[in-house]
Amino acid sequence: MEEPTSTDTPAGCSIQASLDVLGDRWTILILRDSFRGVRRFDDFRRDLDIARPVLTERLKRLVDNGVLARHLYCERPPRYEYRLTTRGMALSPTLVALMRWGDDWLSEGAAPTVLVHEACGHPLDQQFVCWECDETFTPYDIASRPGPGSAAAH
Amino acid sequence: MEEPTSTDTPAGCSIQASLDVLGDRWTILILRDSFRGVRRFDDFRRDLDIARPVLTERLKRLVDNGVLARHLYCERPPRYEYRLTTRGMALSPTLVALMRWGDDWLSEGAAPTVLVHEACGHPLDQQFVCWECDETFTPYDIASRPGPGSAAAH
DNA sequence: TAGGTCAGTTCGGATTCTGAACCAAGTCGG
DNA sequence: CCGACTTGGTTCAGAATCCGAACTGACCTA
Repeated sequence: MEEPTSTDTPAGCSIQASLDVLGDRWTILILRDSFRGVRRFDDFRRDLDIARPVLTERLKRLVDNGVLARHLYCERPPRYEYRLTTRGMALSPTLVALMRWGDDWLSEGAAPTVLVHEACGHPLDQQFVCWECDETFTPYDIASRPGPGSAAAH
Repeated sequence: MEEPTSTDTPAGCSIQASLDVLGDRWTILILRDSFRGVRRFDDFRRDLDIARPVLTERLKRLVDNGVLARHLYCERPPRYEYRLTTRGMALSPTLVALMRWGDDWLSEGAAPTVLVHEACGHPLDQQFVCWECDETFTPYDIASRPGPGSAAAH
């Protein structure tokens, strides 16, 4: 509790930065669809039942931020599809965590979708890992401390 | 509309359910603060620089959804503080994932905060784990399939 | 008594979302 | 060639939100 009250720990700045990109509910739902393989404007629109201008704006933002990339998939009438980039794929743990929380704490009954380890087909788990101790652990065993990029510059 | 058009995997229903609770950027920032130990109305307000009515509404929603709980911490002028419940604590992996993505892909330079394994002080990692194979793996090794709660009931 | 803290509520204006209509470029059937 | 259809948008007005500023109200402290 002895934290330096208002040292303005930028502890969440990375979260804030992430939210500047992901920000709102539609964006996250678009990404969910992306992970499910949806790539085209109209497929997003139909699946999400999202207003066109909003979809346009969100896709543009995701492309601008390098989360999705616009690929030409048809020459003659130029048509583009939106695919996850490496940066976008890196959001997988976030989406998985969100989905699992919904499964565990909000769903009435069983989970609608199960994620499995592709190699063996068994359900996967998501864990915190310490490579030093070589063990997994829970949220209760986490501590935080200012990193190299903190406001130590002061 | 006639939804059964596509495969109609409700894969994201859990994500959607989660978003119904977390929904917008303020809610997530409030939770970030909660994990950092912030509990009181005015502390949230000052730290986030959020409009009061919005904070009121968001806190109420989080309490209604059992993510935060309202605890009386002062009798005489009745004052409440907002604490994470077990359900709220369970959001830790989501917040951590979001923070790490920001660290890894958005931050210029080093991460402002490092999460460590409390027991040993070494940085932690977040991984997908298969307890059958007893190994950790990446997003590329994930597959999904309809779970017991899928639309099979229809 | 005056001033301060904490946790709100009320209110009007500024954003943002939304659906409906329109546009453009190309394809297909006849 | 004509008209209908598809895909991926844009424009626009009205509705729903969000927000900051000001106010309230219960209490404490000097």
